[in-house]
Amino acid sequence: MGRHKIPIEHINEKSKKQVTFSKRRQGIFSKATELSKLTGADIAIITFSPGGRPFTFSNKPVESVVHRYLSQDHYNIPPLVNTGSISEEERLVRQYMDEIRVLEEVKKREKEIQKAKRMRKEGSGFWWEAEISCETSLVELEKIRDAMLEVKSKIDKRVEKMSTIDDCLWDDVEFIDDGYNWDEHSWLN
Amino acid sequence: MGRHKIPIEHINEKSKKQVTFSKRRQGIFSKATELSKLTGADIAIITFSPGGRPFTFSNKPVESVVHRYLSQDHYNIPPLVNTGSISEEERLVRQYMDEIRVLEEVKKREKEIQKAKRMRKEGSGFWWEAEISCETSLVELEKIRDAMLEVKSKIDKRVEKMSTIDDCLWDDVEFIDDGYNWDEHSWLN
DNA sequence: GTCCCTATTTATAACGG
DNA sequence: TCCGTTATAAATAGGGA
Repeated sequence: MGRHKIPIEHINEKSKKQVTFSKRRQGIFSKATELSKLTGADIAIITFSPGGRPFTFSNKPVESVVHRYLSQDHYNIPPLVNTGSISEEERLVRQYMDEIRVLEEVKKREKEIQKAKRMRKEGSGFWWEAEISCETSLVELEKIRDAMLEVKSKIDKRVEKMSTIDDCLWDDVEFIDDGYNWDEHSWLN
Repeated sequence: MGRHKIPIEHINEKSKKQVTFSKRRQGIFSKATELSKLTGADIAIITFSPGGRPFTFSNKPVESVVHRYLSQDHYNIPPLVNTGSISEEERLVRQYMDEIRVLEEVKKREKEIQKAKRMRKEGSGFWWEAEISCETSLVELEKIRDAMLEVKSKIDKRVEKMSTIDDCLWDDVEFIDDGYNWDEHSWLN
């Protein structure tokens, strides 16, 4: 949409990429706003710019929407498109699981906060302050790299295997998702 | 954008609202896909339709992006001055931690898949769990595979870069005091 | 509820300051 | 780098099948 049509592929020019990210992020957030206002749907968007800066958008507190989702995701409930509406039974199961899940998330969060506080008190700093420009890091990185390759090959095998199974041949089934909320959060601006 | 302009306010007619949600959801997901491809940005969208059905979209496992966001919140990472940009070091640390999380997510996801499959085999799962586990697994695995390759190249680059740094010879500096113990980790198994 | 069509409205790529 | 402007590409509201 512009003076010229551009191919949807990675932009290499850094500044152009930055501009595109800004404009399109704004566009998506705007669309999310409209969706929420028009249909009353909840929507949360979390995105990280090419520079690693976080931006979020939600019509409710981001975490509330995220938790609602996390509680269900573990059960692999299908965000399927053409299924129509869910049964009352299914809805209740989801809701129940959601409540349990929220409690777990809260507990986990508390632990992490405690830990961060402890680390700070002991003068060990936050984890991200740890120096990584050292030989050890290099070694660790190589280990991770290797582990990752191993994982990759496993996944490759798995994907390959699954692709050959008849009742799993839905390669062209689109990854369906629905929903949006918004509320904007921008730490760095 | 249509035959007539419509005001951005709540639609009361149920079926019309449903149609609008569907169309616009698709539009936003499409935009998100483009954003990711064009700029390489990570983006996760979680939304709930007016009927309460969840739909998500992400260029990586949703949990991975969500976690990246939540983790920053947890650790109280300072909103980084108003310079508009974060230090290169910090950015790298964050990115690196994110990559680690992706691996964690992969493991978790793998377990879920295993579980779903087991349940299906035993016929003890709910129909939607069994049904989706097959389809979702393939799509998700492909996504993970792609994310993996991306992460690998990033780490490769970093390893390469670090190899050239002279002042990094602190063998026993612990990489990250975050409870991760690489030596004892067995990926995906 | 689902597609498809297309008149219109929006989003936005390339510029200019 | 950050705002406007403008020509064009895309998204989509209302309909029809």
